[in-house]
Amino acid sequence: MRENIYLQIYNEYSNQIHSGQLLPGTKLPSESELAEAYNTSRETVRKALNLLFREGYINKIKGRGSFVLDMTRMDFPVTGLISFKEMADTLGAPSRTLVEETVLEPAGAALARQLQIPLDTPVWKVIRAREIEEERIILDKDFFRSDIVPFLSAEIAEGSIYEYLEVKLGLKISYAKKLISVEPSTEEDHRLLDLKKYTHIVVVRNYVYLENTVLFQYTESRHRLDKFQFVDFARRVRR
Amino acid sequence: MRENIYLQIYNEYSNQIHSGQLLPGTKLPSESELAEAYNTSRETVRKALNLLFREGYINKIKGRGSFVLDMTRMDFPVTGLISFKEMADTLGAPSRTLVEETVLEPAGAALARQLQIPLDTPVWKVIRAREIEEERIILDKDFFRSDIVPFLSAEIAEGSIYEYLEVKLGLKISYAKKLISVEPSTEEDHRLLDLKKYTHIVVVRNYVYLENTVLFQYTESRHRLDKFQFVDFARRVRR
DNA sequence: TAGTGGTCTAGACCACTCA
DNA sequence: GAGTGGTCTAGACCACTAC
Repeated sequence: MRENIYLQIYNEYSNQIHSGQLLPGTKLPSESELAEAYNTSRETVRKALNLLFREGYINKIKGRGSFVLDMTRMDFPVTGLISFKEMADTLGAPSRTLVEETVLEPAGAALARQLQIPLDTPVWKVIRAREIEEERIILDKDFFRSDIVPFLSAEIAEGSIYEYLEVKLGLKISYAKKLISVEPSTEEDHRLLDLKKYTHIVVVRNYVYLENTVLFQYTESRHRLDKFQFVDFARRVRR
Repeated sequence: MRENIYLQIYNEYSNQIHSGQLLPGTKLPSESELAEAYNTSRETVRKALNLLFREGYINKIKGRGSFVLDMTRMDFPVTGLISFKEMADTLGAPSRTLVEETVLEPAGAALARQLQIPLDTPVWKVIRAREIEEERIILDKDFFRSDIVPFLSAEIAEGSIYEYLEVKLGLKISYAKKLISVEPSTEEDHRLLDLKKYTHIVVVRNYVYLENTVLFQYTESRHRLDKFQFVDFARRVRR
């Protein structure tokens, strides 16, 4: 059960940076020194450092060295949607997930198009409202192809669906595409959320693909305007 | 003036995929075959393929090979904000950039905090409204540290500021962080944009850092709700 | 000039997929 | 068992930074 060397180096440094043991501006040992210290080759060290670089932990400057970046200024997560759990944790506020619906039903026209499947193909539908501080502010509508996810339940939906898919079902998720826009709120939004006066809602459409490039999940995450936040971190790409 | 081998391979394949010469599902030659074809080593080929993989051009599956992904389903750009120019191009609609202001002025309290500089430090401010189909729908407010960007003008602001910074001034941009949220629209928004009835506006805050980790630019891009769109593409990370 | 990261090589062994 | 991508090695030369 030996871990890859480069992942080991990556994990050690990311943890140290994350925990504050390595302060921003600190210069890391040179690649040659690290190779010697970890008793490995320089290319393997570079693999680890490039991961740290891409994820925003360090900066690499030719001729100078690698330096720890200030991630506290970045307020985590470095990239992606502020998840429901993180938002609740940050606020230190009481939070709940309310499973409204978990049913297997034939896909309608709109959904069939989103999931790129024939009309009326059976699809698992999971609808959950997210509540923070007694207010329902996010509506998550998940749809799964039933030929790939044969079974779901309210119990699974209350926990982590992803752990179920990856660990229990062994599905290999390869990539996902998010599409963010703002749209007029629907009657359903008003029924299931505490929308207050807001006439519009932030819609995050998420398309999840397996390793074999099959689109198996479509998720619509609908956020009340005032509680929405998204963070994106990008390294400059040369070309 | 020899281009890196791995970038050459990357460019050839990304162009072929982009232009449709290589159809989705096509299997690329194996890494060993590519190494021989390009008269290089396998590790160099892998560098090119991993770039293609990270950018969503191909899928790599252990034991099977590398396959072209369907990027048309992703509607470009694969990631990031739909830029003003792309939006205009997609719509095939007439568009304009209206430079409202280009001045050097001392930073107020809010801006000094955003740029992490002392109060009243001189800062270049550029305000531009973006018009598509006769409607002003985006307000871009750019702020640059004047010790790093000593001069700006309305002429530069009308063209590409980034080309000016990178080519003319030789600034090395390292990374940027975006923060997206929705906020009540201000009096300035209403004055400079055609906001219609909308009471809220999508705010994209962009923090741009140089290679030496100095934050030198802060941009606020304010989008009318109904015209905003953001796309995010993410590979699944193992850990 | 010494030290750094960026590119590249020519091998090697492994884990996985598929016929 | 043949072929594939994933990891790793022990070198090499180069471009850039700093002193």
